[in-house]
Amino acid sequence: MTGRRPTIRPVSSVDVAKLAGVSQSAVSRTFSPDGSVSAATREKVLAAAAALGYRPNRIPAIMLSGRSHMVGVVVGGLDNPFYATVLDRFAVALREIGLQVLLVQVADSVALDDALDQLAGYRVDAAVTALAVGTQRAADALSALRIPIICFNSRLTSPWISTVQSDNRTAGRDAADLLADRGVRRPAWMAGPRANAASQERGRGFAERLAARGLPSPTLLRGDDTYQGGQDAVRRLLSTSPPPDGLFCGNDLMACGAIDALRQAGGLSIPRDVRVVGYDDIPQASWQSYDLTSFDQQVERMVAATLDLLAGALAGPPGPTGGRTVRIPVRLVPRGSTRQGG
Amino acid sequence: MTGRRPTIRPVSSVDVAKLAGVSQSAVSRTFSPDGSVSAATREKVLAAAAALGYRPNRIPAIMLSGRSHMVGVVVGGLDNPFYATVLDRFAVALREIGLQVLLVQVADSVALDDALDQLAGYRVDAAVTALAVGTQRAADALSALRIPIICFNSRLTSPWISTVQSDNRTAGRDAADLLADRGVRRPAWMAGPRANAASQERGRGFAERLAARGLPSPTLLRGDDTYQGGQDAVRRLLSTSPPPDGLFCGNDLMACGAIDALRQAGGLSIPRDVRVVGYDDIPQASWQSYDLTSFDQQVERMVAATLDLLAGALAGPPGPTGGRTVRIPVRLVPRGSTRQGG
DNA sequence: TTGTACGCGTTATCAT
DNA sequence: ATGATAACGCGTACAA
Repeated sequence: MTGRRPTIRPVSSVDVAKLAGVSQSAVSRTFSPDGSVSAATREKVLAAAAALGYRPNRIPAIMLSGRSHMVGVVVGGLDNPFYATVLDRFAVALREIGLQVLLVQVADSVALDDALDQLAGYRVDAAVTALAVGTQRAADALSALRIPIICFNSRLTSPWISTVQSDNRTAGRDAADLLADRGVRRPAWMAGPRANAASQERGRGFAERLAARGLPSPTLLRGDDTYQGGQDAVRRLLSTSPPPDGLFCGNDLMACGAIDALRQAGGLSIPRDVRVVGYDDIPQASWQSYDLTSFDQQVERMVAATLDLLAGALAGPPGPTGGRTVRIPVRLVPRGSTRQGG
Repeated sequence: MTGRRPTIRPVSSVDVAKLAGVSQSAVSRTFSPDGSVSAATREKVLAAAAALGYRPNRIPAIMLSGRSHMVGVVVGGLDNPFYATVLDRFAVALREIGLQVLLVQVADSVALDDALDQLAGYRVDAAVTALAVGTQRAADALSALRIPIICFNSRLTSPWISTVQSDNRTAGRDAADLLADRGVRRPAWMAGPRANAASQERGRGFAERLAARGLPSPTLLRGDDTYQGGQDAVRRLLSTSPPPDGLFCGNDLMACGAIDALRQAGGLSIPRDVRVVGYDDIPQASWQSYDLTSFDQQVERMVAATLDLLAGALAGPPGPTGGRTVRIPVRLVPRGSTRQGG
């Protein structure tokens, strides 16, 4: 015999069949969307199932169909409210189309391989990643799963990987225009980590539009996408240089840290002395103490686009269907931190 | 024949065995932690597996062992950074002990039943819930899964449910002591939704200690656990009554909203005019604009306790092992919002 | 409409 | 140490 627990066993369709006096197939058909059973049989089966507390087991169906209806969702750093929101929306949207979320939190890239092995073992049909940091190594590891991968705001590429991203470059340009319109003369740019491709694009769009407007290249502040990093970067800058009069930050967390440091360490007023623009439009951006102008990435639309790609990849036969990129426009959300004549 | 995809098929152990010229059992043993194979055989198997890109499939093992090594994690509202952090820690901790996270986001209680049916179908070994709101209905639905459930900071009970919670009542008392020590005369309490049992406990502890210290009953403000709710509640209060000089909030989100409203709508200063205490110690509590005194629930310890309960329940034979409650002490984190002589 | 039989990919047992 | 085999619970083709 196999070494299974001889004690209790979950109720199976065989048990129900026995009690209902029908075949196991009849039970299966009763619980299948398009199974044809007579009303009488269905009645008996449902009664027996209820009596035993039977719950259809979806595991065997995975073996038969080769589809688990599970999607691996790989996240890193839910400390950022933006990613928490993204995960929230994904969980809802995926379940609505009958897909389960197998969550993988990846702190460091060492953990990634392990985590992906486990995903592979559970035969997830596809994977979605919202990794803030996208290295080639991560792309390779993900592609090795040989399942469709959708990257969220991260520029990994491979035949298996498609990408959905906000229009980072255009947003950077819009930020430059906004600050220029407000009369900014000494712009600064607070970048995220070098590996954050989205952040890089934002900075590039910002710099090129500033140049087009005849403004100097922005002072570079290096942050790490966290509140503390934003604060530290500003303090470092203030200790050696005069403050900028306009600051674009790679994300809202850093922007909030920057604002607090500008006020406290620099004794500066927002927006009178410094105009600040962030990115992500996290809930805290609208909190009155920050009242931060930001870019809404329109998560709902990004999630919808991701599901489209996912559905497309899962509809056809297995095989690499990646390489596509969908770019979603961002929406500028003007607030007090760039108010005219503050 | 069964109606499976006749096109491509994931590589199975049989394929590897064929290529390696060994039996399928040898392949299985090679990939099993305690399978005994000769070095020569292992070599051949690993080579063949690498050549074919074989990944062991864990699905059949679920059928044989009756254990999926998946845990359903039920969350509601990742908008609250506290719950985002909790989920983050769970994902890491569960994977460390070899358990997968099947994530279920439950917005309304209608969705709960559907979601739980799906969890049941995937035969999760156990479930963890961090539902902010715990109704008897939710408890019943969860218990119907007939698997061990651990409730996080929510007072659901049943033979299948055990609970891990922070010491809400004591924290409420400590908040009262702190405010009393600061000379507060007109205390107020901002509660969460009525269904939030944890919040109720905090308020009860607060009120009873205030009474013991000879202070009046706190003015009740009704919030909804969100920033906006906190703000609205304060605005409503200020429009009809003089402001309190000490405010304890059911969570930090409401406290941040309250602080902004006190400052902006009331023109009040924190802590000079009003001392404020929150709960959860979310990252935003330490942001300089709020500098909010709060209670750290020690998530790491709560998660550890949850995993202990989980491991205990999964170690023995299946059966109801619930009914236990673990209470974790909280840690007061004093900050500027209750500073002496602000 | 209903029942029988088979197979999904793996692990555990048994015999070699 | 290794190979053959049964079994897990379900969906489906086929026969009735």
